[in-house]
Amino acid sequence: MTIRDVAVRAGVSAATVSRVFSRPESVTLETRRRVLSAADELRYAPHPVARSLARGNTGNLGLVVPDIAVAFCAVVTKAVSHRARRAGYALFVADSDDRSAPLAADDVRSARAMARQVDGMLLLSPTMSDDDLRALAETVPVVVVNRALDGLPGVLMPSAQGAVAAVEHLHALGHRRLAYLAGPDNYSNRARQAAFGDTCRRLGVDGIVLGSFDPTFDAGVRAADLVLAAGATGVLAYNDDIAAGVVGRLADRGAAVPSRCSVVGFDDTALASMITPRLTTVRLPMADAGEVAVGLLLDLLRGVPPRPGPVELPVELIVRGSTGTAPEVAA
Amino acid sequence: MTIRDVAVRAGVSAATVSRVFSRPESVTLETRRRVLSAADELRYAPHPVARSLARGNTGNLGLVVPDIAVAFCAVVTKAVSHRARRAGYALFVADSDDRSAPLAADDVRSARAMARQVDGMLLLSPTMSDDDLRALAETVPVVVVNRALDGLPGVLMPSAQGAVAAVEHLHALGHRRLAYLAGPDNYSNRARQAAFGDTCRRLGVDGIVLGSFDPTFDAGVRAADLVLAAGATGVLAYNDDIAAGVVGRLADRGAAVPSRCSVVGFDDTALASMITPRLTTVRLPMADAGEVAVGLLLDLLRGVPPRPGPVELPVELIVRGSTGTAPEVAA
DNA sequence: GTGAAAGCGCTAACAC
DNA sequence: GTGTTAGCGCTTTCAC
Repeated sequence: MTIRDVAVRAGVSAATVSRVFSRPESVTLETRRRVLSAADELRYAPHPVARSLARGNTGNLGLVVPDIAVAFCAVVTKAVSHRARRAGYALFVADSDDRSAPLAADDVRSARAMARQVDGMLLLSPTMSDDDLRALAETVPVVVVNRALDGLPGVLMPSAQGAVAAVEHLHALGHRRLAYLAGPDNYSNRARQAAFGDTCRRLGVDGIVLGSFDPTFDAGVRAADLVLAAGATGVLAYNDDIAAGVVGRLADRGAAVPSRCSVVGFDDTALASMITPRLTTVRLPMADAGEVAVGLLLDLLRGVPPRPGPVELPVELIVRGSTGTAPEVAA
Repeated sequence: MTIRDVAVRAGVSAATVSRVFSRPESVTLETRRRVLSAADELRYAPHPVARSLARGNTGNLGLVVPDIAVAFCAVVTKAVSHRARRAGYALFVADSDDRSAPLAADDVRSARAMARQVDGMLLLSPTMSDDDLRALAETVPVVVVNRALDGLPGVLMPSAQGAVAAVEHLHALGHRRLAYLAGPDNYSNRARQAAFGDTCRRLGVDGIVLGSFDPTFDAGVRAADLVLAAGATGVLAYNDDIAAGVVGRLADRGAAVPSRCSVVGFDDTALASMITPRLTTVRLPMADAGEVAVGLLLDLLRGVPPRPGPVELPVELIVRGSTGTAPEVAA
């Protein structure tokens, strides 16, 4: 079924059929009806690929995430998907698969390939180098999430503030020896780790850094023993998965949380409310970030001048059962 | 940068450039070199959209999932994404968003729109009606996951077997009154619920059905109280999230798991190993399912005659700490 | 308001 | 092996 079939059946030209599907108001009601019913009988719908070629835009958005199976990414993806759809865009998703480092080059290539099939791209904290990223941005409108790269519009969830709040919280509970469990070496981890160190220094508490660890539960299990060995009574983990692993392992070793050791996570993924005790954690507005990022991208596509800096979304420390007064104080 | 720019720069025709990028071996090494270096200098790469239109295929695959933020879906998505990429395909993902039922029609439409931009589609247990699904399959090669629809190739993880194993397990532990916590009314839930009922009858144990519940932790929390009220000592939940909610709530109420009540989940998502006690659950080979489904789709695209029935992947009961002997027996 | 014609960038016969 | 030609299905000036 092509546009021409519909045209002959409706007794009009192909151009008119095209208009009916693009700018219906530019066609008489009468002919519009004829065309529409012809299209209906023929079960015709415009071919998006042909349309893309002729129009020079695709109606698609692209999203690159480090690991779609990680809750954080999945939540952002969902939000992006919905916002995109509401705006009439379909979504390409590429899982860049952080872990298999050798594929990084492959990654850049696949991003580039995607670039030509979409009107704009969203990059979630990619492993890609700054230069590759900039090169990509020359090709196609780009918005970055969770990464600061000046010149590029982006949305940031200022982890540093969250880390500060977490350390202050633990300090207020009387903890004097804290451990930060570092995650993968990316933008977010650097921000969190730096803020952790600074705040410990400012408050005059011991702040040690352990890791880095994979951002997984199992890594947290391993980390727990190091925490105990290091004599820390308060822990800030790179993310909720690690924190949950710590909590689980401490419970297994009979080191009760929070009476013996307090644990704070990062992200506030669903997991944080699913374990016992429920996890005190820094809530990152992941869904908002996804939505806002799409909004920025849409603006970009509409030619709205991009705002100078990145959009910062507020983070918030959510206090739950995994943190309590330090053992020395309690005793 | 179009193919023509490269052609003039390399001093050849557009067709030759095209060949260099499509079937390089059909071009002299010498001209190939010239073309390639011209392309390089011009930073040319074939435009995928134009290529799609001319070739009649897109190099893209499409995936529709009910909720990408659900661990089960995310794992399948990841596997699909990787397998597709290895085969040189990019991936469209649509989150059909089960929960907002009013969007179902919208859903069909978006699936149809996607259909024309991909060479084939993977449908993960969609809410779509059988008829809509068949209509879609007329348009584009389709493989279904977790849904039996004869005529359509698909991959199934026979939940029923898992439910049988779970009930037998609980029965062997001495439980005589079991509850099944029903999930959303879909193919998987029907299979599990039916097998639960049948097996209870066969073994002569009481089998009651509670629900249906949303497939979430919070729903499980609510379900726990109903379980206790119903006097069941063994629970089989529609999925791990519900099961985890039950475990959490029972712990809060002082009804220890498994000494007071045993709980079995479904899926073996990461969560199952993250809670205390770790969850006995029916492992579904989600990643395999994704890979196999893509394999089937690729076969379909290559014209390999589809096998008659769906591919069945083995499920397995994983026994962990959340199940133990029934209280009556223990006492 | 509608049609004719040119073209989006590439591929695929078919000649040479 | 390479060039010529004719599209893929749609949009979009430009006339009328």
